[in-house]
Amino acid sequence: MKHTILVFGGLILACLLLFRVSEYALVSGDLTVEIALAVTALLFLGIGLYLRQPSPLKEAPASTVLVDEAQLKSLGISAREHEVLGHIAAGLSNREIAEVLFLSESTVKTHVSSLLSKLDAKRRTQAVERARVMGII
Amino acid sequence: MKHTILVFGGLILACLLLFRVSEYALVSGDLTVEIALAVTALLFLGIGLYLRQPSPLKEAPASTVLVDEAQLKSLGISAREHEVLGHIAAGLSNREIAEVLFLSESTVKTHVSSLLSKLDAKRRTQAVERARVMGII
DNA sequence: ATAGCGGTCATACTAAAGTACCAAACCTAT
DNA sequence: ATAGGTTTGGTACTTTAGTATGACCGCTAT
Repeated sequence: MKHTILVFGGLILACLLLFRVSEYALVSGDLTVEIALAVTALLFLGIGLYLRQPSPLKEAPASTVLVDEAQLKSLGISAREHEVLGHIAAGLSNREIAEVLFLSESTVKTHVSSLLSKLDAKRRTQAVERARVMGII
Repeated sequence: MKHTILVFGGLILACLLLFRVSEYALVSGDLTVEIALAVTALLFLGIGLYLRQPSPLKEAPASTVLVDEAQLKSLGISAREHEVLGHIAAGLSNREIAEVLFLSESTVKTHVSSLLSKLDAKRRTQAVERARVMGII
């Protein structure tokens, strides 16, 4: 949010400056059009570069959260299963997950098996990879 | 590589076009300096935006590769082990890794065991998580 | 209220992963 | 050429993961 405001504020300022300078250049006549164009080109090239920079930091998390909910529903993954999936990705064993979630290892195995079939994976490592690709981690 | 060439080629072309147009505009006199400046601004703004777009695809791997090498050496992880690590992260079983790399399952197990101790992990899932945090994937 | 779903747990089994220990072939640098 | 690390492979074993099946409880929508 703050970044967007900064960027557009900067753009507006840059435009104003640009036309002021061009006016001055024409009146005084000590600046050729080529130089003005070159400066403009460099200026806006820099602005474009700066604009792009943080955009991945903004789009990535947003898309992740969105894909999260949508994908989970479309795959029929329950909240509990998603919780287990997170612990699998963290590298915990079934027994450790059971201890963390106050469950029996049997229950964890049930959830894991269910997850594997829903994610169309044969191993927990594959499930983690698929989930990561889908953005549900 | 190809992308870099395209980008710089495009930049050079844009510069040439820019000066040609400015020449023509001055000679014919039917274009105001402001319009030329505006066009230039837009053009290079677009170029800047385009330039930045694939840069995360180029910088991110670059930084990853840097951390890669450093971390791998400090942990004593060999090239072959790193290769196996990648396949583990992709969700392959030991047997599948063996088939892909034309090895016996025994050898893969040896590499995996070595990886686990070097990454201070108890399970392959944990090894993947640690490797991911360290940026060696 | 009853059928269905999510969550829990158990048993019994097979498959995969991981450990320990050993050993040979191959580079590479001294 | 010889020491050391890497890569490869084996056997034998324990542990963990995963499957299959059945069962019970609680909630909820029809």
